Amino acid sequence: MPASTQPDVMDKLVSLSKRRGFIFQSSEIYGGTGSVWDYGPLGVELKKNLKDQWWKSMVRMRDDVEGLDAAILMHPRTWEASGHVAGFTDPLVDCKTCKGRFRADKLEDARCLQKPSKRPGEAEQCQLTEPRMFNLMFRTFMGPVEESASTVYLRPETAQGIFVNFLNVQQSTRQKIPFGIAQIGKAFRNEITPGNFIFRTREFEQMEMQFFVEPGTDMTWFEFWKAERMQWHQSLGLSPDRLNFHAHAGTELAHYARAAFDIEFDFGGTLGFQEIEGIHNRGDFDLSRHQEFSNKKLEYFDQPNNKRYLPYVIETSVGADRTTLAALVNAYREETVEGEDEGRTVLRLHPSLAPIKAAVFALTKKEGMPDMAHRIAGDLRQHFPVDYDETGSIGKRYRRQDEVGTPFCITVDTDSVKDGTVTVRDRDTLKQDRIGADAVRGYLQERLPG
RNA sequence: GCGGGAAUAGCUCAGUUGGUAGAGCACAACCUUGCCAAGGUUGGGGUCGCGGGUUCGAGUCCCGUUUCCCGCUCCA
Repeated sequence: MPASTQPDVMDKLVSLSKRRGFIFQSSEIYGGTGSVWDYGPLGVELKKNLKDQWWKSMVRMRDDVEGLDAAILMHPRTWEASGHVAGFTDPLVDCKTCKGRFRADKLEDARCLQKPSKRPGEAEQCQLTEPRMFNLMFRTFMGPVEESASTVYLRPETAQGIFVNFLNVQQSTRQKIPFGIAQIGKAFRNEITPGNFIFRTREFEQMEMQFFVEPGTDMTWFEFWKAERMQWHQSLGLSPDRLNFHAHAGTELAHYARAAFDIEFDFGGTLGFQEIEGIHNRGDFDLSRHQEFSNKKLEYFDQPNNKRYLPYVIETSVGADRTTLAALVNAYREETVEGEDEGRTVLRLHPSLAPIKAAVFALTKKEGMPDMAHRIAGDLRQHFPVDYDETGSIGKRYRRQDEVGTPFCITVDTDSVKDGTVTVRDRDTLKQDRIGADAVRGYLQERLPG
């Protein structure tokens, strides 16, 4: 998929994110920590809104999906069963001649030998370093003694917490197949090359749902979830022409996967289309491996038909950070307002994602306007995040809110104090409504989904 | 890890042959205005990424180091 021709807004988002408090570099005062980011006051609201929307549509609104919050630290055998201990460890060698890096176990077909020399005329010869092991899992020790017997890993994916709890959840909820288990949580990978702001980080958050089905019905469910997940992204305002399915061909398939599709989002600039969610048909790989490594039966008992089987799993796995970034990129606009000299920067975030739902302004600090505005803000704050501002010109305050994606601004003026009406201004249409102060809450609740 | 580039105010950046740090925007206070970034006055902010070295003197030159960006590699 070619990179899009849209201007790269990533740099502007990095700077806006810091200036307005969406995202900060981790441990910045110490020079920053590689590829780790902190969510500031507005960022934590945005990401939380995104996770809440996912949880609501995936767990609360479905009777066939149950929630779970498994621990980050798991029994080390988990990762032997999952294939991560073997598959996540690569012996790597570097070539001092061509500056390439290769997996030592695949040297026979190392592309290094086929590359033209950087200095024409010289004989091509690779000078390889000794192999070094590179494990993508973070390792630490359980308990005070740092010995290999106590090695544990920070989970490189959240899915295994669901698989090992499959029967616990099924039996405690009396769910019947097909049903799913969903969870949101942190995962950690020692990526060789992180980067692109919060797109690829070493600590990240996943929103995963594993759907357990009877073998033979798996491809039908696979198609169902593919469509469902694409629709979800669009329901949060991601533009359909920036979304795309990418099918994994045979050689691209992960060790566990029978079929795999990515949902990609067009981040623009040099990034272009990149994965924000994966939908995988994992078959019975995980459950059979855990059954083998744990010596515990993980079969599902189908009572009406009196048969036992290992279910197949359809996995949907969304990157919470990547999707937050997608929402920001998707929302970012620089616009010219009719009749104004200065343009505005506006985040056209879906109202359900906006960190601040409404801002309340006192037109001036005189004649009781701040008091009235404070009262309105105080009432609205009981229901959703609200900002109050009384400094600078009214236009400037609108711009401040536009920049962080606030859908509505409410202004109290001299007439408000007399007749109890206020102006409500819409971020997207710039349309203004004059309504009673008492009606503001209802007005906003009608227009703010979720 | 390798190669190349970069790091100065919250943001974007200037800073001459080495001579005690600047602009615009942003921010705070006040005046003025009063529904889309207006104007004025004043102010707060930087041990110039960090650590050494050369020098009478280093943002500037040298060495090391950290972080970021672009390639290579990897990306379950």
